[in-house]
Amino acid sequence: MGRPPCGDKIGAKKGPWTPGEDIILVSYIQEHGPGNWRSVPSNTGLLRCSKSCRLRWTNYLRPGIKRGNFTEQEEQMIIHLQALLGNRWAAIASYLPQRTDNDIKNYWNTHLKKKLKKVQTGVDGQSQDGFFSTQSVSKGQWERRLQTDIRMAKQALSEALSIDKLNSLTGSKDINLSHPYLRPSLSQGSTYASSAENISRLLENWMKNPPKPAAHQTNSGETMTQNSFNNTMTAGSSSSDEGAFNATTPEAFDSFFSFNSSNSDVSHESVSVDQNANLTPENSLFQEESKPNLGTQVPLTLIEKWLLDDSSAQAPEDLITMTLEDSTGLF
DNA sequence: AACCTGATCAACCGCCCTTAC
DNA sequence: CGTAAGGGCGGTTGATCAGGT
Repeated sequence: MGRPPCGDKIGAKKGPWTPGEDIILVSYIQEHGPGNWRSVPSNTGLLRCSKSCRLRWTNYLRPGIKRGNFTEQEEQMIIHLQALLGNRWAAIASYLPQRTDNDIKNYWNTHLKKKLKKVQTGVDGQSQDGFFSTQSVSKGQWERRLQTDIRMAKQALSEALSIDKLNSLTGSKDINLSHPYLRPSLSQGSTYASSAENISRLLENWMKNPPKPAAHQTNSGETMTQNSFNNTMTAGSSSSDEGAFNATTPEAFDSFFSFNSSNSDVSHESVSVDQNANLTPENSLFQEESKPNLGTQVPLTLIEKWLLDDSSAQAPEDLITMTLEDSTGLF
C-alpha cells in the first residue's frame, strides 16, 4: 500500500509552526545547512517530520523570500507562465526567485483565477490591465502567440545552454549572467534580510503572546538547540528576558544571521545582513537550497522581455508555423 | 455587538521521480 | 535489476481574519 503520511510513525506534531520551532529549525540550518532533512527532526528534537521541516524552510523561512503584494509585473509573469507551463508552480516559481511555488499557487488560486474568470465572462472584455486586454484576442491569434512564445523560449534556452557549455569548457565560475540570481535587478539586497524580517515579525508576535513556561518542549535535544540559539541571540546583551528579546531588533538578527565560517565545511564566505547590502541568496550559506538549479533555464532577461513585452507578438513566418507538437519537447 | 460569509495562506496529503543500496 | 527511502511537486484543507449585515 501507500506510504503512511509523513510523521505518522513518530506521532509528529502537526499544524502551525511556533516561533520557537522556527528558531530551532533556522538555528539548525544555520549550523548545518539545508538538506538531509531526515536527520533534522532527530538532531533538533523537533517533533516534526522531515518533510514538514523542509516545507517550512522552503516556503517560509528560507532567505530571499518576498511576501505579500505581488507587483503587476509579477502578476503578468505568472499569468503568462501559467498559460505556457500550466500548473507547474515550481517551474513558474523558478522565474520569480523571490516567490515560492506555494505562494504563487495560492496567489493564482485566490486572485488570478478569479480575475481571469471575471474578464472572460465580462461583457466588455476590456480591462485596465494590459495583459487581460490581450486575453480577448481570438483563439487563433492566441495560439499563434503561444507558439511564438514557445519558440522564443526554446531559442532562449538553447542560448542559455550554449553559455553554460562555454562556461564549463572554460572552467569559468562566473558565470551565466543571465541566471536570475545573478541579476541585481531581481536579486536585490533585501532578499536575504527578508527572511530575518519574517522571523523578526514572528518573534514580535511571539513577544506579544509569549508561550507559557509549561508549554516549553522538554525534549533534551530541542532544549540543547534552543540554548544554543539563545546564546546566539543574547550574545552581548543582558541575560534578562528583555535582553534576549532584543534579538528581535534588526541588529540582533544581523548578528543571528551572520554565519560563522568555521561552522561551514563549504567555501561560502561568512556574511551578515548589514555588511552586505547587495547580498543575494546565491552567496549565502543557503544558496544551494534557495531555488532549483536554473543553470539550464532560459535566461531571465529574455524571458522577462518575452513575458512583459506584449508588443512582441510579431514573429517571423517560420516561428508561427512551428506546431504545438514540436514544442512539447521543450517541456 | 454578534453573527455570517468570503478571502487568504500556511500546512498537510498523496503521488511521482530520483537515488542509493 | 529491483526495492526502499528521500525529496519534490501539485492539489487540497482548515484556521484565521476582514468586511458586511
